[in-house]
Amino acid sequence: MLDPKLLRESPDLVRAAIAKKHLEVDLDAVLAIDAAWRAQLQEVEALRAKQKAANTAMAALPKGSPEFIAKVGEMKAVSAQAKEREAALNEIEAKFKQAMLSIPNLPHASVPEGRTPEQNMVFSTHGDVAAVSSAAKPHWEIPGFEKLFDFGRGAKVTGAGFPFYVGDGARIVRALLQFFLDEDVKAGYTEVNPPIFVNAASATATGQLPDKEGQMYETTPDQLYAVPTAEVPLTNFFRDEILDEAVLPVKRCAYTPCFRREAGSYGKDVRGLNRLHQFDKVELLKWVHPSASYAELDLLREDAERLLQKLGLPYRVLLMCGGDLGFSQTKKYDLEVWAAGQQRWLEVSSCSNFEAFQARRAQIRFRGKETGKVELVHTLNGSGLAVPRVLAALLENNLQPDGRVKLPAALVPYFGKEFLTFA
RNA sequence: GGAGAGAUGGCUGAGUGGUCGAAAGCGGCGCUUUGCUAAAGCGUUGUAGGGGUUUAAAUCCCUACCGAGGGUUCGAAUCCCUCUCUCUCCGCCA
Repeated sequence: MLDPKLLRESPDLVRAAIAKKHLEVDLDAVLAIDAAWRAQLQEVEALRAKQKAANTAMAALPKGSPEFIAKVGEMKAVSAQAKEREAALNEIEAKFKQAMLSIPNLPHASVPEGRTPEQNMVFSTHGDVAAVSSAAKPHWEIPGFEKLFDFGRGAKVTGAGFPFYVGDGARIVRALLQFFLDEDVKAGYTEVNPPIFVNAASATATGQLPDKEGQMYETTPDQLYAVPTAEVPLTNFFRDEILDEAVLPVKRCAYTPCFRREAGSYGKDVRGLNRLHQFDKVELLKWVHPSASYAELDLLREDAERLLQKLGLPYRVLLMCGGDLGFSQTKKYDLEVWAAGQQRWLEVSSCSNFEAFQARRAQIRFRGKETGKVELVHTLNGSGLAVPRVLAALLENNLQPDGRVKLPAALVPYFGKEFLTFA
């Protein structure tokens, strides 16, 4: 959520930001609701002040005295009026809140202009795309693929997009996760193993609710949500808390399976490991001082990049343009790995700064050491990394003419052998 | 799953219908004393929203907040209802 004061005081700034994201929001309507809300609030508060004053006066009067009884009669009317006004206030307040939630976060000045994904800026490219393309084919066409990644039985047991990982398939997933977590811990992130179901309050704080509930799996009797990413439980860890400035930045990483309904997906995007309803991911999260959040974003991106470098996978970094930024992000880098068999880039990490947008909604604050004042933290997150697409690239890029997959040296200690085989 | 007890500020804990945003203690912060530390004394001490004032900070006024939401009442931390969570005992279980 945006700071209502910012909207009130600099509506043109907000207007320009919305234009940069190529979104449509009726700001004038929001401002009108805000003005009406404040007027109503003042009326209600005046009535309450009257009630309080009367209450103090009545406490000094003898209970049954004529003055007391007269006062009760008088205040009965005030009470009724206050109740009526409060109901009106609540109604307009709900409207205001909803209107505020419809306003996106403001893109950072360094975010390029643009409307479509094609207009994202290629920030950097690493590794040789041509060098890995020798025996490549889409990973789902590799002979024996179904033995290790059993989509058919997954579909029988659960549904499409829920594969079984078998033998070397299971082993490579475990190796990647362990590798990612170890590297992230080395980079200073504290490892966390969070709950993989969250309640509605948590899903609301990170913005999955109210409008993205269609993306989450929901449990029926208990109304819990299967996490779409570890970002949700991790961000909510400090919900409604005031941190000590000295602990910032807080850096944490967590592995969870991620559950996404992905309604409406189709075609080559969903072939093989490209898009699943359940997949494994390590998420990186930072809570930082507002003055440091952009420097921290670059460090976060570098932490994610290092993983791809150590795996020897060619990748590029995109700096997302205004139109391709998410609703709540101010700046975002996507890491895309080259999948030689499919001849396409696959997104494996998305590193974003949310500034205070999530923190305001989740009420995550810190007390300044010097000032003693309470301020909202800035939150950042990014994948470090998502397993299936990294795996897809690994299978396609490193496939040998003999049908085995040669693993990068960094992974060998985790996997226990040099080659993955489909036999 | 069954039975009982409870939830109050950074923490402990008092408060069972009115001047209570809330005693007291601890902690924190400031000052004084002291060679430093410690100790003692005095003072201070939450969050949010709105408004006035100000270039701004400071400050002032009002309102809300005693687990959450509803209700009763002129008036609720206090009474009633619903929910959530915690603790104790029993049962079950990896």
